[in-house]
Amino acid sequence: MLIFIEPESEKPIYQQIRDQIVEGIARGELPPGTGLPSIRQLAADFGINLHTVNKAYELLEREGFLQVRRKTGAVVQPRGRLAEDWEARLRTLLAEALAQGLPAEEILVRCQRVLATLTDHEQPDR
Amino acid sequence: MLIFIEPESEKPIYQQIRDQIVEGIARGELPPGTGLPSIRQLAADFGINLHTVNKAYELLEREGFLQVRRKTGAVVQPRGRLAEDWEARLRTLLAEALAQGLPAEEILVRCQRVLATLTDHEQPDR
DNA sequence: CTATTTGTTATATAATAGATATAACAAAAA
DNA sequence: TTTTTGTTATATCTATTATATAACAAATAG
Repeated sequence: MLIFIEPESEKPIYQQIRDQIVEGIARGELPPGTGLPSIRQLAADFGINLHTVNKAYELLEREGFLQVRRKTGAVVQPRGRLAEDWEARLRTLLAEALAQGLPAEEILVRCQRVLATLTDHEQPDR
Repeated sequence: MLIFIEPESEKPIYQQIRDQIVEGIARGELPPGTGLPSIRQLAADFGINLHTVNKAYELLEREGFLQVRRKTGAVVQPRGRLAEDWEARLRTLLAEALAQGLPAEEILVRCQRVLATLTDHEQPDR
Protein backbone atom coordinates (compact mmCIF):
# COMPACT_ATOMS: atom_id res chain seq x y z
CA MET A 1 0.00 0.00 0.00
CA LEU A 2 1.41 3.35 -1.07
CA ILE A 3 1.17 6.60 0.81
CA PHE A 4 1.68 9.98 -0.81
CA ILE A 5 2.60 13.10 1.12
CA GLU A 6 2.01 16.59 -0.17
CA PRO A 7 4.10 18.91 2.03
CA GLU A 8 2.49 22.00 0.48
CA SER A 9 -1.06 20.86 1.14
CA GLU A 10 -3.22 22.84 3.51
CA LYS A 11 -4.08 19.52 5.12
CA PRO A 12 -1.52 18.72 7.85
CA ILE A 13 0.94 15.95 7.04
CA TYR A 14 -0.05 13.83 10.02
CA GLN A 15 -3.67 14.09 8.87
CA GLN A 16 -2.74 13.00 5.36
CA ILE A 17 -1.02 9.92 6.77
CA ARG A 18 -3.96 9.19 9.04
CA ASP A 19 -6.52 9.54 6.23
CA GLN A 20 -4.64 7.29 3.82
CA ILE A 21 -4.14 4.56 6.42
CA VAL A 22 -7.84 4.70 7.30
CA GLU A 23 -8.68 4.38 3.62
CA GLY A 24 -6.29 1.44 3.38
CA ILE A 25 -8.13 -0.26 6.23
CA ALA A 26 -11.47 0.53 4.62
CA ARG A 27 -10.39 -0.96 1.31
CA GLY A 28 -9.24 -4.14 3.02
CA GLU A 29 -5.63 -3.58 2.02
CA LEU A 30 -4.73 -3.39 5.70
CA PRO A 31 -6.77 -6.13 7.41
CA PRO A 32 -6.66 -6.52 11.19
CA GLY A 33 -3.32 -7.86 12.31
CA THR A 34 -1.36 -6.13 9.60
CA GLY A 35 1.86 -4.62 10.84
CA LEU A 36 2.80 -1.09 9.89
CA PRO A 37 6.34 0.28 9.55
CA SER A 38 7.97 1.83 12.57
CA ILE A 39 7.60 5.56 12.95
CA ARG A 40 11.30 6.02 12.27
CA GLN A 41 11.02 3.93 9.12
CA LEU A 42 8.03 5.87 7.78
CA ALA A 43 9.62 9.18 8.69
CA ALA A 44 12.79 8.18 6.80
CA ASP A 45 10.77 7.03 3.78
CA PHE A 46 8.89 10.30 3.55
CA GLY A 47 11.80 12.48 4.53
CA ILE A 48 9.82 13.97 7.38
CA ASN A 49 10.24 14.16 11.10
CA LEU A 50 9.69 11.25 13.44
CA HIS A 51 7.21 13.18 15.56
CA THR A 52 4.94 13.89 12.63
CA VAL A 53 4.50 10.18 11.98
CA ASN A 54 4.13 9.59 15.70
CA LYS A 55 1.30 12.09 15.82
CA ALA A 56 -0.52 10.22 13.06
CA TYR A 57 -0.05 6.89 14.86
CA GLU A 58 -1.22 8.38 18.16
CA LEU A 59 -4.35 9.69 16.48
CA LEU A 60 -5.04 6.35 14.81
CA GLU A 61 -4.59 4.63 18.16
CA ARG A 62 -7.00 7.01 19.90
CA GLU A 63 -9.53 6.32 17.16
CA GLY A 64 -9.16 2.59 17.71
CA PHE A 65 -7.62 1.75 14.35
CA LEU A 66 -4.15 0.88 15.60
CA GLN A 67 -2.39 -0.55 18.57
CA VAL A 68 1.14 0.68 18.94
CA ARG A 69 3.51 -1.64 20.76
CA ARG A 70 7.05 -1.31 21.93
CA LYS A 71 9.15 -3.20 19.42
CA THR A 72 6.56 -5.02 17.29
CA GLY A 73 5.50 -1.79 15.69
CA ALA A 74 1.92 -0.73 15.01
CA VAL A 75 -0.74 -3.36 14.38
CA VAL A 76 -4.11 -2.79 12.73
CA GLN A 77 -6.93 -3.48 15.17
CA PRO A 78 -10.01 -5.59 14.42
CA ARG A 79 -12.95 -3.25 14.97
CA GLY A 80 -13.47 -0.02 16.80
CA ARG A 81 -16.34 2.29 17.57
CA LEU A 82 -17.39 4.96 15.15
CA ALA A 83 -16.49 8.42 16.41
CA GLU A 84 -19.36 10.15 18.19
CA ASP A 85 -19.14 13.19 15.97
CA TRP A 86 -19.03 11.20 12.74
CA GLU A 87 -22.66 11.80 11.85
CA ALA A 88 -22.32 15.49 12.63
CA ARG A 89 -19.41 15.69 10.22
CA LEU A 90 -21.42 13.79 7.63
CA ARG A 91 -24.25 16.24 8.15
CA THR A 92 -22.00 19.24 7.54
CA LEU A 93 -20.58 17.68 4.39
CA LEU A 94 -23.95 16.69 2.92
CA ALA A 95 -25.41 20.08 3.80
CA GLU A 96 -22.67 21.72 1.76
CA ALA A 97 -23.70 19.75 -1.33
CA LEU A 98 -27.39 20.47 -0.76
CA ALA A 99 -26.67 24.16 -0.29
CA GLN A 100 -24.90 24.20 -3.66
CA GLY A 101 -28.02 22.87 -5.30
CA LEU A 102 -27.27 19.19 -5.72
CA PRO A 103 -30.48 17.16 -5.44
CA ALA A 104 -30.58 14.68 -2.58
CA GLU A 105 -30.84 11.78 -5.02
CA GLU A 106 -27.71 12.90 -6.85
CA ILE A 107 -25.85 13.17 -3.54
CA LEU A 108 -26.94 9.68 -2.56
CA VAL A 109 -25.73 8.32 -5.89
CA ARG A 110 -22.34 9.90 -5.25
CA CYS A 111 -22.18 8.34 -1.81
CA GLN A 112 -23.00 5.00 -3.41
CA ARG A 113 -20.31 5.48 -6.04
CA VAL A 114 -17.66 6.38 -3.47
CA LEU A 115 -18.61 3.42 -1.30
CA ALA A 116 -18.42 1.19 -4.36
CA THR A 117 -14.89 2.30 -5.18
CA LEU A 118 -13.89 1.68 -1.57
CA THR A 119 -15.40 -1.78 -1.32
CA ASP A 120 -14.62 -2.64 -4.91
CA HIS A 121 -11.74 -5.05 -4.79
CA GLU A 122 -12.31 -6.55 -1.38
CA GLN A 123 -14.47 -8.72 0.78
CA PRO A 124 -16.85 -6.26 2.44
CA ASP A 125 -16.99 -7.54 6.03
CA ARG A 126 -16.40 -10.48 8.30
CA MET B 1 -32.45 30.91 12.27
CA LEU B 2 -30.32 30.43 15.36
CA ILE B 3 -26.56 30.04 15.52
CA PHE B 4 -24.75 28.56 18.49
CA ILE B 5 -21.10 29.17 19.21
CA GLU B 6 -18.98 26.90 21.39
CA PRO B 7 -15.83 28.86 22.23
CA GLU B 8 -14.20 25.79 23.79
CA SER B 9 -14.75 23.59 20.74
CA GLU B 10 -11.76 22.30 18.84
CA LYS B 11 -13.54 23.47 15.72
CA PRO B 12 -12.60 27.10 15.00
CA ILE B 13 -15.33 29.65 15.68
CA TYR B 14 -15.32 30.98 12.11
CA GLN B 15 -15.78 27.39 10.90
CA GLN B 16 -18.71 26.87 13.27
CA ILE B 17 -20.40 29.96 11.87
CA ARG B 18 -19.68 28.88 8.31
CA ASP B 19 -21.03 25.36 8.86
CA GLN B 20 -24.26 26.51 10.48
CA ILE B 21 -24.99 29.06 7.77
CA VAL B 22 -24.34 26.42 5.10
CA GLU B 23 -26.74 24.11 6.90
CA GLY B 24 -29.28 26.91 7.06
CA ILE B 25 -29.02 27.35 3.31
CA ALA B 26 -29.29 23.59 2.78
CA ARG B 27 -32.44 23.40 4.90
CA GLY B 28 -34.03 26.21 2.94
CA GLU B 29 -34.16 28.49 5.96
CA LEU B 30 -31.87 30.89 4.13
CA PRO B 31 -33.11 30.97 0.53
CA PRO B 32 -31.23 32.98 -2.12
CA GLY B 33 -31.68 36.68 -1.55
CA THR B 34 -31.85 36.41 2.22
CA GLY B 35 -29.89 39.11 3.97
CA LEU B 36 -27.58 38.23 6.82
CA PRO B 37 -26.65 40.50 9.73
CA SER B 38 -23.61 42.72 9.40
CA ILE B 39 -20.34 41.35 10.71
CA ARG B 40 -20.37 43.88 13.52
CA GLN B 41 -23.90 42.87 14.44
CA LEU B 42 -23.10 39.15 14.52
CA ALA B 43 -19.88 39.76 16.42
CA ALA B 44 -21.78 41.77 19.01
CA ASP B 45 -24.49 39.12 19.31
CA PHE B 46 -21.96 36.36 19.92
CA GLY B 47 -19.62 38.48 22.00
CA ILE B 48 -16.75 37.70 19.67
CA ASN B 49 -14.43 39.72 17.52
CA LEU B 50 -15.45 41.38 14.27
CA HIS B 51 -12.63 39.69 12.36
CA THR B 52 -13.76 36.22 13.31
CA VAL B 53 -17.15 36.81 11.72
CA ASN B 54 -15.46 38.49 8.78
CA LYS B 55 -13.37 35.39 8.23
CA ALA B 56 -16.49 33.23 8.12
CA TYR B 57 -18.16 35.58 5.64
CA GLU B 58 -15.04 35.70 3.46
CA LEU B 59 -14.95 31.92 3.39
CA LEU B 60 -18.63 31.69 2.51
CA GLU B 61 -18.09 34.24 -0.26
CA ARG B 62 -15.15 32.28 -1.70
CA GLU B 63 -17.32 29.17 -1.67
CA GLY B 64 -20.03 30.98 -3.58
CA PHE B 65 -22.66 30.92 -0.85
CA LEU B 66 -22.66 34.62 -0.08
CA GLN B 67 -22.09 37.93 -1.70
CA VAL B 68 -20.86 40.57 0.68
CA ARG B 69 -21.71 44.13 -0.24
CA ARG B 70 -20.77 47.45 1.19
CA LYS B 71 -23.77 48.61 3.12
CA THR B 72 -26.46 46.12 2.19
CA GLY B 73 -24.77 43.40 4.17
CA ALA B 74 -24.30 39.82 3.08
CA VAL B 75 -26.80 38.22 0.71
CA VAL B 76 -27.31 34.52 0.11
CA GLN B 77 -26.47 33.60 -3.48
CA PRO B 78 -28.61 31.47 -5.78
CA ARG B 79 -26.38 28.52 -6.75
CA GLY B 80 -22.70 27.89 -6.73
CA ARG B 81 -20.36 25.13 -7.81
CA LEU B 82 -19.58 22.26 -5.54
CA ALA B 83 -16.02 22.47 -4.22
CA GLU B 84 -13.56 20.38 -6.23
CA ASP B 85 -12.37 18.51 -3.17
CA TRP B 86 -15.87 17.74 -1.92
CA GLU B 87 -15.87 14.16 -3.14
CA ALA B 88 -12.40 13.58 -1.70
CA ARG B 89 -13.66 14.76 1.68
CA LEU B 90 -16.69 12.52 1.33
CA ARG B 91 -14.39 9.64 0.51
CA THR B 92 -12.30 10.20 3.63
CA LEU B 93 -15.39 10.38 5.82
CA LEU B 94 -17.04 7.26 4.38
CA ALA B 95 -13.75 5.35 4.55
CA GLU B 96 -13.61 6.08 8.27
CA ALA B 97 -16.99 4.42 8.79
CA LEU B 98 -16.08 1.45 6.61
CA ALA B 99 -12.79 1.02 8.46
CA GLN B 100 -14.71 0.86 11.73
CA GLY B 101 -16.73 -2.01 10.39
CA LEU B 102 -19.99 -0.37 9.36
CA PRO B 103 -21.47 -2.19 6.36
CA ALA B 104 -21.85 -0.09 3.23
CA GLU B 105 -25.62 -0.50 3.33
CA GLU B 106 -25.77 0.82 6.88
CA ILE B 107 -23.66 3.81 5.89
CA LEU B 108 -25.92 4.55 2.96
CA VAL B 109 -28.96 4.40 5.21
CA ARG B 110 -27.33 6.95 7.50
CA CYS B 111 -26.62 9.23 4.55
CA GLN B 112 -30.26 8.90 3.57
CA ARG B 113 -31.41 9.67 7.11
CA VAL B 114 -29.21 12.75 7.36
CA LEU B 115 -30.36 14.01 3.97
CA ALA B 116 -33.94 13.44 5.05
CA THR B 117 -33.52 15.56 8.17
CA LEU B 118 -31.96 18.30 6.05
CA THR B 119 -34.63 18.34 3.36
CA ASP B 120 -37.40 17.57 5.80
CA HIS B 121 -39.30 20.77 6.27
CA GLU B 122 -38.55 22.42 2.94
CA GLN B 123 -39.06 22.33 -0.77
CA PRO B 124 -36.12 20.34 -2.14
CA ASP B 125 -34.89 22.44 -5.06
CA ARG B 126 -35.40 25.31 -7.51
C1' DC C 1 23.08 -11.65 28.59
C1' DT C 2 24.11 -8.04 25.36
C1' DA C 3 23.38 -5.03 21.77
C1' DT C 4 20.16 -2.71 19.09
C1' DT C 5 15.89 -1.18 17.59
C1' DT C 6 11.73 1.01 18.99
C1' DG C 7 8.14 3.79 21.25
C1' DT C 8 8.12 7.37 24.53
C1' DT C 9 9.22 11.61 26.69
C1' DA C 10 11.40 16.00 27.03
C1' DT C 11 13.14 20.53 25.23
C1' DA C 12 13.76 23.92 21.94
C1' DT C 13 12.78 26.47 17.80
C1' DA C 14 10.21 28.29 13.88
C1' DA C 15 6.21 29.10 11.03
C1' DT C 16 1.44 29.29 10.56
C1' DA C 17 -3.38 29.59 12.11
C1' DG C 18 -6.98 31.26 15.16
C1' DA C 19 -8.73 35.00 17.90
C1' DT C 20 -8.69 39.41 19.91
C1' DA C 21 -7.98 44.54 20.22
C1' DT C 22 -7.70 49.09 18.01
C1' DA C 23 -7.63 52.18 14.51
C1' DA C 24 -8.43 54.24 10.25
C1' DC C 25 -10.35 54.50 5.52
C1' DA C 26 -13.70 54.52 1.88
C1' DA C 27 -18.09 53.26 -0.03
C1' DA C 28 -22.93 53.39 0.31
C1' DA C 29 -27.23 54.11 2.26
C1' DA C 30 -30.44 57.01 5.12
C1' DT D 1 -24.04 65.02 5.43
C1' DT D 2 -24.06 61.77 8.72
C1' DT D 3 -23.73 57.17 9.86
C1' DT D 4 -23.27 52.49 9.12
C1' DT D 5 -20.62 49.07 6.85
C1' DG D 6 -17.01 46.32 4.64
C1' DT D 7 -12.16 46.69 4.20
C1' DT D 8 -7.46 47.16 5.43
C1' DA D 9 -3.71 47.61 8.58
C1' DT D 10 -1.10 46.74 12.92
C1' DA D 11 -0.24 44.45 17.05
C1' DT D 12 -0.59 40.89 20.42
C1' DC D 13 -1.49 36.31 22.24
C1' DT D 14 -2.29 31.44 22.13
C1' DA D 15 -2.41 27.05 19.90
C1' DT D 16 -1.11 24.11 16.14
C1' DT D 17 2.07 22.11 12.92
C1' DA D 18 6.64 20.62 11.94
C1' DT D 19 11.35 20.14 12.72
C1' DA D 20 15.69 19.10 15.40
C1' DT D 21 18.09 16.77 19.16
C1' DA D 22 18.57 14.12 22.98
C1' DA D 23 17.79 10.75 26.30
C1' DC D 24 15.28 6.85 28.46
C1' DA D 25 13.22 2.42 28.91
C1' DA D 26 11.13 -1.62 27.01
C1' DA D 27 11.47 -5.43 24.02
C1' DT D 28 13.35 -8.04 20.44
C1' DA D 29 17.27 -10.31 18.04
C1' DG D 30 21.71 -12.12 18.29
